[in-house]
Amino acid sequence: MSQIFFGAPPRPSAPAGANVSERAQLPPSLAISTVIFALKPDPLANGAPTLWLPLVRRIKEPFRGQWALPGGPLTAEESLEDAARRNLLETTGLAPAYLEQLYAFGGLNRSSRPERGSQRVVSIVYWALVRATEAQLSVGGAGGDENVAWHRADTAGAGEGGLAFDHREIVDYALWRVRTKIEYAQIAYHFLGPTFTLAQLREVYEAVLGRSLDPANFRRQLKSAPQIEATDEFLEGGRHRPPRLYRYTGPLDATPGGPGPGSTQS
Amino acid sequence: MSQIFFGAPPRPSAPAGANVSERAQLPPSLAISTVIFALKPDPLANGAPTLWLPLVRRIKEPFRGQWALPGGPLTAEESLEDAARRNLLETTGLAPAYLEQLYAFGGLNRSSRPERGSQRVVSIVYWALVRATEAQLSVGGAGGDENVAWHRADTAGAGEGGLAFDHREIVDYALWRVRTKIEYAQIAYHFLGPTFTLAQLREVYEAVLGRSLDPANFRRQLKSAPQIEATDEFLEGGRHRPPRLYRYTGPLDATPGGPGPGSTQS
DNA sequence: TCAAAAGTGTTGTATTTACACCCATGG
DNA sequence: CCATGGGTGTAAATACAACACTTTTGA
Repeated sequence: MSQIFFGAPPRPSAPAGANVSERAQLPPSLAISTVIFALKPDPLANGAPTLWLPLVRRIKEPFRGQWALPGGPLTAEESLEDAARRNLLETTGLAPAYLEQLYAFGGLNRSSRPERGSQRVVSIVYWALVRATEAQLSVGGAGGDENVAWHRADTAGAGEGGLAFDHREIVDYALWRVRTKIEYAQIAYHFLGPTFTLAQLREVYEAVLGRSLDPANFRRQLKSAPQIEATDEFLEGGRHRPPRLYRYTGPLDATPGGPGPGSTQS
Repeated sequence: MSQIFFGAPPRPSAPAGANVSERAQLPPSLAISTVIFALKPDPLANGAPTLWLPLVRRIKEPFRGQWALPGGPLTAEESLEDAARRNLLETTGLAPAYLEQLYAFGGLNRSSRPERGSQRVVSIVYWALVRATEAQLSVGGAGGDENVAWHRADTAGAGEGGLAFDHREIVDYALWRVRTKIEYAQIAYHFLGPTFTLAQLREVYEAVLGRSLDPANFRRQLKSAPQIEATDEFLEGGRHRPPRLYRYTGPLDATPGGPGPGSTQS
């Protein structure tokens, strides 16, 4: 993959030494949140796929009525990643194939409308990738919850006073992370099924990176990667010449159980 | 900088669903720790510079007598980064120019000798870079504390039953992070003073990367970077032709106040 | 037979790497 | 004047980007 400069990463404004309210002296509590990305066709953008994520509507103050990342407290008997998985399943019904820690957010003014007596919260945020097919089943489909819905990752909460807390900054940072990581790690396959055409794979890269790629050069780069294996099958039913289906055989760069970007081979 | 494959990053064994003791149901508490790197000449290795870090000896169980990363609890009125800075100053006397979040460690068995009734701890770990000159003054010098000492980053705790808790894994991950990050971000200058010779800068890269670099090509790469500015001064006192001193003028990739790898331009 | 996407070939340019070579200084 | 590190030149190898071109299918 080529080196692409995406500009400076979004930097939370990080009000480090900001005004300190007379908040309770309770120790900060811990919560887990997750940014879950899926690639879905955008009806407002010609049907081209873009990044979407599920959000939950807050039913309590602060930020009542606004959209927030799925999350919840960390219980005593589960690891951070387990907590992320459990909470994800409870709030959205999703079980992502890829899940990795993003960052720990612990600024003093994360709630920007600090209530008196409210406890300060440190959020350890994970990010996840799911396939569009899984995404359809769990949220917003039949039996879907009104308070859980998919939003476009880049514009979520735009016309509604923004997302709750500092969640807009968190999503921006997660977006920056997928975009840079897809360039050097094997994460694109988590958006796709076990077999796929090269055009589908290219669509994933184009959607995440936000620019078009040369089909010819893209094909060559993948053919030089030994982890891409051609199958004997072709995708029928298209309007034109049926493209060959491929399979990814390398390490699925799967779910880093700990720190580190999974495998890093190109 | 060239692309170098450092092998798979060190993966904490991440005992996710490991045996669960009848520990207290208290919510997990939060602590901050820091991995502080400095480049110091290693007497055992020909005087070649290597990465060192300060550790503190534990005076309480568990792991009494063993070496651990400097750290402490997070208080209610400070951000995560402020807590790291404060704790660093208190335990080692260091005020690093570069400080960035590394990872949040929250496995269930981090203390591998779980005491009954001991509370589970989630550690948010930062990593920092300091100059060798600062490093000398604060720890192990005159008036130095016996229970704070510098160790080689790669072998610390080797003959002494290892480091406390999961700190060996944490240090390995931090090492992996410096090594990969020095390839694309402007962090090498934090090991050096305001002016330096190209040979000194090359020594930094060689020490961190663990391999030798071609002086000619190294020079060219830096000259093509507009952020390296030649001064009128030369380093006198050497045994041979005095080398020119240079200055780094670009953004010091300084202390990311929030997530993101600081600036990413090459 | 035509449109459109699949798939191949070719070429110019930038980057990386290896290494030969000259320059300047202290001893 | 010579050993040593500072500093320059050059050419091969590799990787990247642009784009012309052929192939294969459905309609």
